[in-house]
Amino acid sequence: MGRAGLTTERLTRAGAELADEVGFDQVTVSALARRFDVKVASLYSHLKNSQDLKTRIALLALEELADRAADALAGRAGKDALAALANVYRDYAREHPGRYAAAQTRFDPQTAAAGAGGRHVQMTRAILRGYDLAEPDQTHAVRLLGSVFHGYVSLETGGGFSHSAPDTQETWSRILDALDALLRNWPAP
Amino acid sequence: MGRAGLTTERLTRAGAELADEVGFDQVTVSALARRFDVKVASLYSHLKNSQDLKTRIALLALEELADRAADALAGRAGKDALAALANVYRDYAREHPGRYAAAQTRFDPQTAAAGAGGRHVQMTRAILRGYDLAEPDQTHAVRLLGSVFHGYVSLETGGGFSHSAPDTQETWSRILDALDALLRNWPAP
DNA sequence: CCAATTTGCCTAAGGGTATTAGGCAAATAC
DNA sequence: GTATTTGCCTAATACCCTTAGGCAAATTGG
Repeated sequence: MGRAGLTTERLTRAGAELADEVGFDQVTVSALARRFDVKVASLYSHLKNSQDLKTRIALLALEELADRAADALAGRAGKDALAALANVYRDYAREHPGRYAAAQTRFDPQTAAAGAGGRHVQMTRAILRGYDLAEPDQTHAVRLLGSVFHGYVSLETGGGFSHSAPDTQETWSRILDALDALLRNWPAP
Repeated sequence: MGRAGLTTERLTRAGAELADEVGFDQVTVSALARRFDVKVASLYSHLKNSQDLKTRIALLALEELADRAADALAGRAGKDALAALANVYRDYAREHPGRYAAAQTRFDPQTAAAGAGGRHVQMTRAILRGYDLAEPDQTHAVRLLGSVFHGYVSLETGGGFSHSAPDTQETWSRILDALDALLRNWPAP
Protein backbone atom coordinates (compact mmCIF):
# COMPACT_ATOMS: atom_id res chain seq x y z
CA MET A 1 0.00 0.00 0.00
CA GLY A 2 1.39 3.37 -1.00
CA ARG A 3 1.28 6.32 1.30
CA ALA A 4 -1.62 8.68 1.38
CA GLY A 5 0.41 11.84 1.84
CA LEU A 6 -1.20 12.93 5.03
CA THR A 7 -0.10 16.17 6.60
CA THR A 8 -1.29 18.16 9.56
CA GLU A 9 -2.00 20.92 7.08
CA ARG A 10 -4.05 18.78 4.71
CA LEU A 11 -5.92 17.18 7.55
CA THR A 12 -6.83 20.56 8.97
CA ARG A 13 -8.10 21.81 5.62
CA ALA A 14 -10.08 18.65 5.01
CA GLY A 15 -11.45 18.93 8.52
CA ALA A 16 -12.63 22.45 7.77
CA GLU A 17 -14.39 21.26 4.63
CA LEU A 18 -15.93 18.43 6.57
CA ALA A 19 -17.15 20.91 9.17
CA ASP A 20 -18.88 22.97 6.50
CA GLU A 21 -20.53 19.89 5.10
CA VAL A 22 -21.73 18.12 8.22
CA GLY A 23 -21.34 20.64 11.02
CA PHE A 24 -18.41 21.33 13.31
CA ASP A 25 -19.82 19.06 16.01
CA GLN A 26 -19.77 16.14 13.63
CA VAL A 27 -16.13 16.55 12.77
CA THR A 28 -14.49 13.43 13.95
CA VAL A 29 -11.12 11.78 13.57
CA SER A 30 -12.89 8.74 12.17
CA ALA A 31 -14.79 10.68 9.54
CA LEU A 32 -11.60 12.40 8.49
CA ALA A 33 -9.82 9.05 8.17
CA ARG A 34 -12.64 7.75 5.98
CA ARG A 35 -12.30 10.82 3.78
CA PHE A 36 -8.64 9.99 3.15
CA ASP A 37 -9.38 6.28 2.88
CA VAL A 38 -6.97 5.57 5.66
CA LYS A 39 -7.17 3.88 9.03
CA VAL A 40 -8.07 6.02 12.01
CA ALA A 41 -4.88 5.41 13.92
CA SER A 42 -2.86 6.80 11.04
CA LEU A 43 -4.04 10.31 11.78
CA TYR A 44 -2.42 10.23 15.19
CA SER A 45 1.00 10.70 13.61
CA HIS A 46 -0.17 14.13 12.48
CA LEU A 47 -2.67 15.14 15.13
CA LYS A 48 -2.25 15.01 18.87
CA ASN A 49 -5.86 14.03 19.35
CA SER A 50 -9.40 14.94 18.45
CA GLN A 51 -9.28 18.22 20.35
CA ASP A 52 -6.10 19.17 18.55
CA LEU A 53 -7.86 18.74 15.22
CA LYS A 54 -10.74 20.94 16.28
CA THR A 55 -8.44 23.61 17.62
CA ARG A 56 -6.53 23.68 14.35
CA ILE A 57 -9.73 24.05 12.37
CA ALA A 58 -10.81 26.87 14.65
CA LEU A 59 -7.51 28.69 14.25
CA LEU A 60 -7.66 28.24 10.49
CA ALA A 61 -11.14 29.77 10.41
CA LEU A 62 -10.10 32.71 12.58
CA GLU A 63 -7.18 33.34 10.27
CA GLU A 64 -9.26 33.16 7.10
CA LEU A 65 -11.80 35.47 8.63
CA ALA A 66 -9.13 37.97 9.63
CA ASP A 67 -7.67 37.87 6.13
CA ARG A 68 -11.03 38.56 4.58
CA ALA A 69 -11.68 41.35 7.03
CA ALA A 70 -8.34 42.99 6.28
CA ASP A 71 -9.12 42.88 2.57
CA ALA A 72 -12.56 44.32 3.07
CA LEU A 73 -11.36 47.19 5.24
CA ALA A 74 -8.64 48.32 2.87
CA GLY A 75 -9.47 51.79 1.65
CA ARG A 76 -12.68 52.15 3.61
CA ALA A 77 -13.63 54.28 6.57
CA GLY A 78 -16.65 55.28 8.62
CA LYS A 79 -19.91 53.53 7.95
CA ASP A 80 -18.48 51.99 4.82
CA ALA A 81 -15.87 50.22 6.85
CA LEU A 82 -18.39 49.24 9.50
CA ALA A 83 -20.65 47.62 6.94
CA ALA A 84 -17.75 45.96 5.18
CA LEU A 85 -16.48 44.29 8.33
CA ALA A 86 -19.94 43.27 9.42
CA ASN A 87 -20.63 41.71 6.05
CA VAL A 88 -17.41 39.76 6.15
CA TYR A 89 -18.58 37.96 9.27
CA ARG A 90 -22.06 37.41 7.99
CA ASP A 91 -20.99 36.19 4.58
CA TYR A 92 -18.33 33.92 5.98
CA ALA A 93 -20.83 32.32 8.30
CA ARG A 94 -23.18 31.68 5.41
CA GLU A 95 -20.49 30.30 3.12
CA HIS A 96 -18.70 28.32 5.79
CA PRO A 97 -21.06 27.52 8.64
CA GLY A 98 -18.85 24.79 10.04
CA ARG A 99 -15.76 26.94 10.02
CA TYR A 100 -17.70 29.81 11.54
CA ALA A 101 -18.91 27.56 14.34
CA ALA A 102 -15.33 26.46 14.84
CA ALA A 103 -14.22 30.07 15.12
CA GLN A 104 -16.42 30.42 18.21
CA THR A 105 -14.27 27.97 20.12
CA ARG A 106 -12.90 29.34 23.37
CA PHE A 107 -9.20 28.69 23.70
CA ASP A 108 -6.94 28.53 26.67
CA PRO A 109 -4.86 31.73 26.89
CA GLN A 110 -1.84 29.92 25.46
CA THR A 111 -3.65 28.98 22.26
CA ALA A 112 -5.62 32.21 22.06
CA ALA A 113 -2.42 34.26 22.01
CA ALA A 114 -1.18 32.27 19.03
CA GLY A 115 -4.39 32.86 17.08
CA ALA A 116 -5.79 35.70 15.04
CA GLY A 117 -8.14 36.91 17.75
CA GLY A 118 -6.06 40.00 18.31
CA ARG A 119 -6.26 40.95 14.64
CA HIS A 120 -10.03 41.01 14.86
CA VAL A 121 -10.00 43.34 17.82
CA GLN A 122 -7.49 45.59 16.09
CA MET A 123 -9.60 45.82 12.97
CA THR A 124 -12.70 46.69 14.94
CA ARG A 125 -10.71 49.36 16.69
CA ALA A 126 -9.57 50.66 13.32
CA ILE A 127 -13.15 51.18 12.27
CA LEU A 128 -13.82 53.22 15.35
CA ARG A 129 -11.17 55.68 14.28
CA GLY A 130 -13.83 56.98 11.91
CA TYR A 131 -15.95 57.89 14.92
CA ASP A 132 -15.08 60.14 17.79
CA LEU A 133 -14.66 57.77 20.71
CA ALA A 134 -12.05 58.08 23.42
CA GLU A 135 -11.15 55.33 25.87
CA PRO A 136 -12.76 53.64 27.67
CA ASP A 137 -15.76 54.16 25.38
CA GLN A 138 -13.81 52.81 22.47
CA THR A 139 -13.36 49.51 24.26
CA HIS A 140 -17.03 49.45 25.19
CA ALA A 141 -17.87 50.02 21.54
CA VAL A 142 -15.50 47.27 20.40
CA ARG A 143 -17.27 44.88 22.69
CA LEU A 144 -20.68 46.03 21.54
CA LEU A 145 -19.79 45.55 17.90
CA GLY A 146 -18.36 42.13 18.63
CA SER A 147 -21.53 41.20 20.47
CA VAL A 148 -23.85 42.39 17.73
CA PHE A 149 -21.92 40.79 14.90
CA HIS A 150 -21.49 37.51 16.67
CA GLY A 151 -24.98 37.50 18.14
CA TYR A 152 -26.77 38.41 14.96
CA VAL A 153 -24.86 36.04 12.75
CA SER A 154 -25.24 33.22 15.18
CA LEU A 155 -28.98 33.75 15.56
CA GLU A 156 -29.53 34.18 11.84
CA THR A 157 -27.55 31.15 10.75
CA GLY A 158 -29.22 29.14 13.49
CA GLY A 159 -32.59 29.97 12.02
CA GLY A 160 -33.59 32.14 14.94
CA PHE A 161 -35.10 34.77 12.68
CA SER A 162 -36.65 32.56 10.09
CA HIS A 163 -40.25 32.31 9.04
CA SER A 164 -41.03 35.92 9.82
CA ALA A 165 -41.26 39.21 8.03
CA PRO A 166 -39.44 41.50 7.48
CA ASP A 167 -36.65 39.59 5.88
CA THR A 168 -33.28 39.38 7.52
CA GLN A 169 -31.44 41.37 4.88
CA GLU A 170 -33.63 44.34 5.66
CA THR A 171 -33.02 43.95 9.39
CA TRP A 172 -29.30 43.63 8.85
CA SER A 173 -29.19 46.91 6.90
CA ARG A 174 -31.21 48.72 9.50
CA ILE A 175 -29.04 47.37 12.31
CA LEU A 176 -25.95 48.69 10.54
CA ASP A 177 -27.69 52.05 10.16
CA ALA A 178 -28.52 51.99 13.84
CA LEU A 179 -24.98 51.10 14.91
CA ASP A 180 -23.58 53.86 12.74
CA ALA A 181 -25.98 56.38 14.26
CA LEU A 182 -25.14 55.13 17.74
CA LEU A 183 -21.41 55.41 17.23
CA ARG A 184 -21.75 58.92 15.82
CA ASN A 185 -23.82 59.82 18.84
CA TRP A 186 -22.39 57.75 21.68
CA PRO A 187 -24.09 58.75 24.95
CA ALA A 188 -22.07 60.22 27.78
CA PRO A 189 -21.99 58.17 30.99
CA MET B 1 -32.73 -4.26 44.04
CA GLY B 2 -35.31 -1.61 44.73
CA ARG B 3 -36.31 0.89 42.14
CA ALA B 4 -34.55 4.17 41.73
CA GLY B 5 -37.63 6.22 41.01
CA LEU B 6 -36.49 7.53 37.67
CA THR B 7 -38.69 9.93 35.81
CA THR B 8 -38.30 11.88 32.62
CA GLU B 9 -38.75 14.96 34.80
CA ARG B 10 -36.09 14.01 37.33
CA LEU B 11 -33.68 12.95 34.62
CA THR B 12 -34.11 16.26 32.83
CA ARG B 13 -33.46 18.23 36.02
CA ALA B 14 -30.44 16.17 36.89
CA GLY B 15 -29.23 16.57 33.34
CA ALA B 16 -29.49 20.34 33.69
CA GLU B 17 -27.46 20.23 36.90
CA LEU B 18 -24.91 18.04 35.21
CA ALA B 19 -24.70 20.50 32.34
CA ASP B 20 -23.94 23.34 34.74
CA GLU B 21 -21.25 21.28 36.40
CA VAL B 22 -19.42 19.79 33.43
CA GLY B 23 -20.72 21.67 30.39
CA PHE B 24 -23.64 20.94 28.13
CA ASP B 25 -21.44 19.12 25.64
CA GLN B 26 -20.38 16.67 28.31
CA VAL B 27 -23.93 15.74 29.22
CA THR B 28 -24.22 12.10 28.44
CA VAL B 29 -26.72 9.35 29.08
CA SER B 30 -23.95 7.38 30.74
CA ALA B 31 -22.97 10.16 33.12
CA LEU B 32 -26.60 10.63 34.05
CA ALA B 33 -26.98 6.91 34.77
CA ARG B 34 -23.93 7.02 37.03
CA ARG B 35 -25.44 9.93 38.89
CA PHE B 36 -28.52 7.84 39.68
CA ASP B 37 -26.45 4.72 40.30
CA VAL B 38 -28.35 2.89 37.67
CA LYS B 39 -27.45 1.04 34.50
CA VAL B 40 -27.38 3.06 31.30
CA ALA B 41 -30.07 1.06 29.53
CA SER B 42 -32.51 1.89 32.28
CA LEU B 43 -32.73 5.48 31.16
CA TYR B 44 -34.14 4.43 27.83
CA SER B 45 -37.51 3.75 29.41
CA HIS B 46 -37.74 7.45 30.18
CA LEU B 47 -35.77 9.06 27.37
CA LYS B 48 -36.05 8.39 23.68
CA ASN B 49 -32.32 8.81 23.24
CA SER B 50 -29.42 11.10 23.96
CA GLN B 51 -30.76 13.85 21.72
CA ASP B 52 -34.09 13.70 23.48
CA LEU B 53 -32.35 14.34 26.79
CA LYS B 54 -30.52 17.34 25.43
CA THR B 55 -33.65 18.77 23.88
CA ARG B 56 -35.49 18.44 27.17
CA ILE B 57 -32.72 20.22 29.03
CA ALA B 58 -32.76 22.98 26.45
CA LEU B 59 -36.52 23.42 26.74
CA LEU B 60 -36.26 23.46 30.53
CA ALA B 61 -33.65 26.20 30.37
CA LEU B 62 -35.70 28.27 27.95
CA GLU B 63 -38.68 27.96 30.25
CA GLU B 64 -36.76 28.92 33.38
CA LEU B 65 -35.28 31.86 31.56
CA ALA B 66 -38.69 33.03 30.38
CA ASP B 67 -40.06 32.73 33.92
CA ARG B 68 -37.24 34.80 35.32
CA ALA B 69 -37.70 37.37 32.60
CA ALA B 70 -41.41 37.65 33.25
CA ASP B 71 -40.72 38.21 36.95
CA ALA B 72 -38.09 40.82 36.24
CA LEU B 73 -40.28 42.74 33.83
CA ALA B 74 -43.26 42.98 36.13
CA GLY B 75 -43.87 46.61 36.99
CA ARG B 76 -41.00 47.98 34.95
CA ALA B 77 -40.89 50.04 31.77
CA GLY B 78 -38.45 51.90 29.60
CA LYS B 79 -34.79 51.63 30.36
CA ASP B 80 -35.57 49.96 33.65
CA ALA B 81 -37.26 47.13 31.84
CA LEU B 82 -34.51 46.94 29.24
CA ALA B 83 -31.83 46.57 31.90
CA ALA B 84 -33.90 44.09 33.87
CA LEU B 85 -34.38 41.78 30.93
CA ALA B 86 -30.77 42.08 29.86
CA ASN B 87 -29.59 41.23 33.35
CA VAL B 88 -31.81 38.19 33.51
CA TYR B 89 -29.99 36.69 30.55
CA ARG B 90 -26.56 37.66 31.78
CA ASP B 91 -27.14 36.45 35.33
CA TYR B 92 -28.69 33.22 34.21
CA ALA B 93 -25.73 32.49 31.97
CA ARG B 94 -23.36 33.07 34.87
CA GLU B 95 -25.32 31.01 37.35
CA HIS B 96 -26.19 28.23 34.93
CA PRO B 97 -23.65 28.12 32.11
CA GLY B 98 -24.62 24.63 31.04
CA ARG B 99 -28.31 25.42 30.92
CA TYR B 100 -27.60 28.65 29.07
CA ALA B 101 -25.58 26.76 26.49
CA ALA B 102 -28.45 24.32 26.19
CA ALA B 103 -30.86 27.19 25.58
CA GLN B 104 -28.93 28.06 22.41
CA THR B 105 -29.95 24.78 20.81
CA ARG B 106 -31.66 25.21 17.47
CA PHE B 107 -34.81 23.14 17.32
CA ASP B 108 -36.78 21.82 14.43
CA PRO B 109 -39.93 23.93 13.92
CA GLN B 110 -42.05 21.26 15.60
CA THR B 111 -40.08 21.41 18.83
CA ALA B 112 -39.51 25.15 18.68
CA ALA B 113 -43.23 25.78 18.58
CA ALA B 114 -43.68 23.81 21.80
CA GLY B 115 -40.98 25.77 23.59
CA ALA B 116 -40.81 29.14 25.30
CA GLY B 117 -39.05 30.86 22.40
CA GLY B 118 -42.15 32.86 21.62
CA ARG B 119 -42.41 34.18 25.16
CA HIS B 120 -38.93 35.65 24.88
CA VAL B 121 -39.81 37.50 21.70
CA GLN B 122 -43.03 38.77 23.26
CA MET B 123 -41.22 40.09 26.31
CA THR B 124 -38.67 41.88 24.19
CA ARG B 125 -41.51 43.41 22.23
CA ALA B 126 -43.14 44.48 25.48
CA ILE B 127 -40.05 46.43 26.42
CA LEU B 128 -40.16 48.26 23.13
CA ARG B 129 -43.57 49.61 24.01
CA GLY B 130 -41.66 52.03 26.20
CA TYR B 131 -40.04 53.41 23.09
CA ASP B 132 -41.67 54.87 20.04
CA LEU B 133 -41.06 52.27 17.38
CA ALA B 134 -43.54 51.30 14.69
CA GLU B 135 -43.25 48.21 12.55
CA PRO B 136 -41.06 47.11 10.88
CA ASP B 137 -38.57 48.95 13.05
CA GLN B 138 -39.88 47.22 16.11
CA THR B 139 -38.98 43.86 14.65
CA HIS B 140 -35.56 45.13 13.66
CA ALA B 141 -35.07 46.33 17.22
CA VAL B 142 -36.21 43.00 18.67
CA ARG B 143 -33.61 41.28 16.56
CA LEU B 144 -30.94 43.77 17.53
CA LEU B 145 -31.63 43.32 21.22
CA GLY B 146 -31.62 39.56 20.85
CA SER B 147 -28.31 39.76 19.04
CA VAL B 148 -26.68 42.01 21.61
CA PHE B 149 -27.90 40.05 24.62
CA HIS B 150 -26.97 36.71 23.17
CA GLY B 151 -23.74 37.92 21.63
CA TYR B 152 -22.50 39.74 24.68
CA VAL B 153 -23.36 37.02 27.14
CA SER B 154 -21.87 34.36 24.98
CA LEU B 155 -18.63 36.27 24.49
CA GLU B 156 -18.36 37.22 28.13
CA THR B 157 -19.03 33.78 29.55
CA GLY B 158 -16.66 32.33 26.97
CA GLY B 159 -13.91 34.54 28.28
CA GLY B 160 -13.78 36.65 25.14
CA PHE B 161 -13.44 39.85 27.12
CA SER B 162 -11.15 38.69 29.86
CA HIS B 163 -7.71 39.94 30.70
CA SER B 164 -8.45 43.47 29.67
CA ALA B 165 -9.57 46.74 31.20
CA PRO B 166 -12.14 48.18 31.58
CA ASP B 167 -14.01 45.47 33.41
CA THR B 168 -17.00 43.83 31.86
CA GLN B 169 -19.52 45.19 34.34
CA GLU B 170 -18.63 48.70 33.24
CA THR B 171 -18.98 47.74 29.58
CA TRP B 172 -22.30 46.08 30.23
CA SER B 173 -23.70 49.23 31.87
CA ARG B 174 -22.51 51.42 29.07
CA ILE B 175 -23.91 49.09 26.45
CA LEU B 176 -27.30 49.27 28.13
CA ASP B 177 -27.01 53.06 28.16
CA ALA B 178 -26.15 52.96 24.50
CA LEU B 179 -29.04 50.69 23.59
CA ASP B 180 -31.46 52.89 25.52
CA ALA B 181 -30.17 55.97 23.70
CA LEU B 182 -30.42 54.17 20.39
CA LEU B 183 -33.98 53.04 20.95
CA ARG B 184 -35.03 56.54 21.99
CA ASN B 185 -33.42 57.85 18.87
CA TRP B 186 -33.90 55.15 16.28
CA PRO B 187 -32.67 56.43 12.89
CA ALA B 188 -35.07 56.73 9.98
CA PRO B 189 -34.25 54.51 6.97
C1' DC C 1 -56.05 -10.33 49.52
C1' DC C 2 -54.53 -12.79 45.79
C1' DA C 3 -54.05 -13.10 40.61
C1' DA C 4 -53.06 -10.72 36.44
C1' DT C 5 -50.96 -7.04 34.27
C1' DT C 6 -48.06 -3.35 33.82
C1' DT C 7 -43.88 -1.07 34.72
C1' DG C 8 -38.96 -0.36 36.02
C1' DC C 9 -34.56 -1.70 36.02
C1' DC C 10 -31.34 -5.38 34.68
C1' DT C 11 -28.17 -8.35 31.63
C1' DA C 12 -26.52 -9.11 27.10
C1' DA C 13 -24.96 -7.72 22.79
C1' DG C 14 -23.67 -4.91 18.64
C1' DG C 15 -21.83 -0.80 16.71
C1' DG C 16 -19.34 3.74 16.72
C1' DT C 17 -15.45 6.96 18.30
C1' DA C 18 -10.86 7.99 20.71
C1' DT C 19 -6.43 6.63 21.79
C1' DT C 20 -2.07 3.93 22.55
C1' DA C 21 1.45 0.36 21.39
C1' DG C 22 4.08 -2.03 18.40
C1' DG C 23 5.24 -3.70 13.48
C1' DC C 24 6.51 -3.53 8.57
C1' DA C 25 7.53 -1.28 4.42
C1' DA C 26 8.33 2.91 1.80
C1' DA C 27 10.93 7.07 1.60
C1' DT C 28 15.12 9.47 2.74
C1' DA C 29 19.95 10.13 4.15
C1' DC C 30 24.61 8.99 4.04
C1' DG D 1 23.31 0.42 -1.35
C1' DT D 2 22.83 0.12 3.43
C1' DA D 3 20.88 2.59 7.53
C1' DT D 4 17.56 5.33 9.46
C1' DT D 5 13.58 7.68 9.68
C1' DT D 6 8.81 8.11 8.69
C1' DG D 7 4.05 6.74 7.48
C1' DC D 8 0.47 3.87 7.70
C1' DC D 9 -1.14 -0.57 9.45
C1' DT D 10 -2.98 -4.16 12.90
C1' DA D 11 -4.32 -5.02 17.48
C1' DA D 12 -6.20 -3.86 21.75
C1' DT D 13 -8.57 -1.03 25.42
C1' DA D 14 -11.88 2.03 26.87
C1' DC D 15 -15.64 4.69 26.63
C1' DC D 16 -20.60 6.03 24.75
C1' DC D 17 -25.25 4.89 22.39
C1' DT D 18 -28.91 1.93 21.49
C1' DT D 19 -31.98 -2.22 21.16
C1' DA D 20 -33.82 -6.74 22.77
C1' DG D 21 -35.42 -9.61 26.06
C1' DG D 22 -36.01 -11.03 31.12
C1' DC D 23 -37.33 -10.85 36.01
C1' DA D 24 -39.24 -8.79 39.90
C1' DA D 25 -41.64 -4.99 42.05
C1' DA D 26 -45.68 -2.17 41.80
C1' DT D 27 -50.35 -1.66 40.53
C1' DT D 28 -54.96 -3.07 39.24
C1' DG D 29 -59.25 -5.50 39.69
C1' DG D 30 -62.00 -9.12 41.14
